[in-house]
Formats: sequence, structure tokens, C-alpha cells
Amino acid sequence: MPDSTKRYQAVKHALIEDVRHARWKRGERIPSEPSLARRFSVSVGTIRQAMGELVAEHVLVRQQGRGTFVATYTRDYLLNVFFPFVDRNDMKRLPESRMLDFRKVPATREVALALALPTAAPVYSIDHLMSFAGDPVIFDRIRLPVVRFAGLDRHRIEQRDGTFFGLYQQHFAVSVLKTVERLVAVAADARTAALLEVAPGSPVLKVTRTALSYRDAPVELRTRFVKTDDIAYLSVLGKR
Amino acid sequence: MPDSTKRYQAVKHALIEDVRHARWKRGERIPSEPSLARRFSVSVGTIRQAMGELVAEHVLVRQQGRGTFVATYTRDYLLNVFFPFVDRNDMKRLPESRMLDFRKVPATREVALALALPTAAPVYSIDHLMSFAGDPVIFDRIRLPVVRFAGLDRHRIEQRDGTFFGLYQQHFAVSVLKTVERLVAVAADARTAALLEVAPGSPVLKVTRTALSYRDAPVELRTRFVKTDDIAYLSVLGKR
DNA sequence: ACGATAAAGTCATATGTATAACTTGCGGCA
DNA sequence: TGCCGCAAGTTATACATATGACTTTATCGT
Repeated sequence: MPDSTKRYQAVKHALIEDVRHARWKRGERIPSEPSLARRFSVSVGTIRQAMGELVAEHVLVRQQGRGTFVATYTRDYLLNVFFPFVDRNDMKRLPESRMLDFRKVPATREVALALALPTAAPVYSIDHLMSFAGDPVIFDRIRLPVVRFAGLDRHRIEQRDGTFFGLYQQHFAVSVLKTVERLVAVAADARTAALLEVAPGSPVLKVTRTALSYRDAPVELRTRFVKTDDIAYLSVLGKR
Repeated sequence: MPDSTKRYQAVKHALIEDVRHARWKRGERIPSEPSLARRFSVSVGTIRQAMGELVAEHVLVRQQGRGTFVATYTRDYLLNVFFPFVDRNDMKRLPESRMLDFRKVPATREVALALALPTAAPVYSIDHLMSFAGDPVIFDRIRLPVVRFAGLDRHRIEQRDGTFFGLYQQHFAVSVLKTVERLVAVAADARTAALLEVAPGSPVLKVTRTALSYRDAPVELRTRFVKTDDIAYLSVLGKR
């Protein structure tokens, strides 16, 4: 090994950059392992090690016999990975979605901090309600940096085919790879109680979530109130 | 490849069985990669692939230059992986621990179901309180199958050096590899409120947790009430 | 007795090669 | 036309080997 940096990591970073700068579009097939090996002047095994980590991180997807593809996040995948709510039988179900409000506001200090923005930078603020069979269960307030999502409007949000993350990916080339969620139990304030159709002061689950893209760059901040009468937050720890 | 079963998976399962039946004790060094390769009549690469998955699942731990060891769960590791609570600054801190009650009871239907036991099988029931600097924050009710933890008593629990999971491992050869946690927000009942020093009816986080060992065998059921005034439950989704 | 150095053992990285499993598309045959 | 089968291309598994990085132990000289 010539230098201290490991080759497979150098290859990995080079591949990430190719994906990040959309040199290969999402869903597109990337060059085969032997051809990448030639391009980087390393062996196929080294390429496989680099690509293997990217597959584990859901940046790439391998399909035997077909090729390797830039990950394209389907509704099902996003729901499975980033939607941790289950019903009484521990089953995941799709909620209906309704936008309550959309506006552009300056970031508060906390929002700016969480999104790594200058203070008072413009952000989109979206209020949003999710229901199961007409029963409201989750009230979301979403904050998005205007600089990353310039041109977003009501119509695009309402016309999205799947999840918010799918929208980000499809229209703004923003891929969410990870979320960090902070959960506490609080008493519902008047507005939240009204929206979730519970008595004011009822216990609700409050989730403060930051969504991260490549290199842990924050792209969305969401404050979420959950009525846990019929659904629960499912968390699995340990063993990958 | 002679047959359809993959060799590295066969090797992996053989290694798991060796660990499960304590053929190698925990913390002990297992044979080197070349010697295992000879023993299984496969190449070192195949051994590495099998061991790599076991390392990812925290069954083994590799140390360059020293060898590979059966995972021994330190207090720090257990805290990092299985203790998801953080303070206002997102820092993990160690709580103090106090046992409130210990008894042997027949399993209710729900407990028996969760622990895969026959109805009314005997279980240990432990009530337990955790505090930060004297401030009570987590009230636990633990259920353990007597069949797995025969001989457990007050004294052993109080004399444990670290976590409960460490106790299980050290004295009963039970390794917790994964937990599944179900979170909801509820109003504190009278006893819980008193223990956590909050007003009755205050919102608290209720966590229902099943701890699983090899092959997803359930070994512990815990019902946990958390005062989230000063701490929060941190959850990371996606990207390993 | 002590300390520096050498040697051996172990995991980590990397190469090169071979074969199996799988998918796709093309061409020939009925 | 339609379909079957085969060839080509791609990832998956496996082997054999070489070298680097790291740790532990032994050796040797002072």
C-alpha cells in the first residue's frame, strides 16, 4: 500500500462524489465492477469493498445479473426505513396526508442551528396532518432551507406521488440517508389537541427530527406530535 | 461451488453454534483465521466473510494484531447500544439504579406471549428505579423467565457490577443481541407519578421492550415509564 | 535488571483469477 | 409470428497469495 489512505476508501469517496454531483442520475446503472476497476486502477475486490459499504449505506443498490444502480428511494423503502409507526398489531400502514399551511419564514435561532444555516435565513414552513381512516394521528411542522428547495410551492407538495423524502429526491436531488429523532412525552397544547382530536393537556408523543443527506448535511427539520392511542413508535436497537 | 448452500454461511452458522454452546467462552480468543480456514477446509477469505457478518452483528469482536474474540459486553458498550436516553445536550450519562421489588409470579397471558412461555409459567418480576443526581427519571418493571434465570435473587441483582444485561451474560450465559421497543405517551398513574415525582396524570413516555438473544429468542420483557422533563429518547433511522 | 530490538503471530488491505448464479437480448427454428 | 435456447454481460462466491499494520513475546546486549 503506497500511502496511508486506504484505496477502497478513496474509491468510495470518489463514487460518493459522482453520485452527489449527479454525474450518474438516480436509478441509473453505474459502470460494471471490472470497468470501474480499470478506471481506478485497482482490483475488482477493492471496488467491491468500496461499493459494498455504499450498498450498506443505501447509496447504491446491487442486483445480481443486472448491475449496480444509484439508489432510488421508493415509497415502500422510505416507509420501511423512516416511518417507525405501527398499529396495535405492530403492522405498518399508510396514513393519508393533508397539508394545512405553507409559507416562507425567517429561521429562528434553533431552526438555523439545526439546519446549519445563518440566523434568519429563509426557510419554508409546512404544517401537515396524517390520518388513519379519517382519524388524525400525526401533526407535523416541517422546516426546509429555501436555499436547497428553491421554488417549492403548495402545488408541488400536493401533487407529490409519495412521501416528502421522495419529493425532495425527485425534484431537488436531495437524498435523505439518515434521520436523528428525539422523543419526549408532552401535554398537547390547544392547537395540537384540536388537530389530533384529543382533550387539551392529553399526553402526546413529541418527536423532533433532523433529516441528513450525504456527509450528514442536515436538509430538513421536523417537529412532530403523535397521538399514540392507536399507534406506537417502534424502535429496534442492536444487531445492525 | 459444489452445492447450493453457501460455504461462508455454513461457516457462519457453525461459528454461531460454537458461541451459543459456550464452546468458546465470552471474551475468549477464538482460533486465528488461517487455522479456522484449515479446520473448515475453506480459504481465509471465506472465513473472513463469515466472521465479518458476525462482527457486524456484535457476536464477535476483531482486534488487529491480537485476534478475534467472542463479544463480551462492557458497561460502556451496553450503554451505547441499548440505552437510548440523552440529556438536554444530547449527551449520554449514567443513571443511578435502585431495586424496589423482587418476586416470583406466574406469567400473565401477555407476558407469556411476549416471552414465548407457556401460560402461567413462573417469571421473576423486578421493579426498578433509575435516577440522575437523585432525580428519578425511569421506572422499570422487568419480567424474566425463571427457566432461563433459575436461582436469581435480590442479592445477585444488587451486587451486579454493571447493567442488567451484563448480569444476564455473566451469571446466566444469556447474551442480549437486540431489543424491540414500542413507545407511546401516556398519563402517569398514581404509583408511577409518585415514583417519578410528577403530578398524577402528567405525560410520561411508556416503553414496552422485548430483549432478544441468538435466533431472536426473547429473554426479557420490560415495561418502562420515563419522565422526559430532562431526558429524551434518541433514535437514529437509516444508514446502518 | 533493564531496555532496545528482533521475531513471530494476527488481523487488514489488496491483487488476480476462476467459476456459479442470474438477467437480458438476440437469433434461429417451428 | 412466436417462442425456445443460447450467448454475452453482470454480480456473487470462492480460492490462493502477498504485503502492511499492529501486538505480544522473546532475545540480546549493556
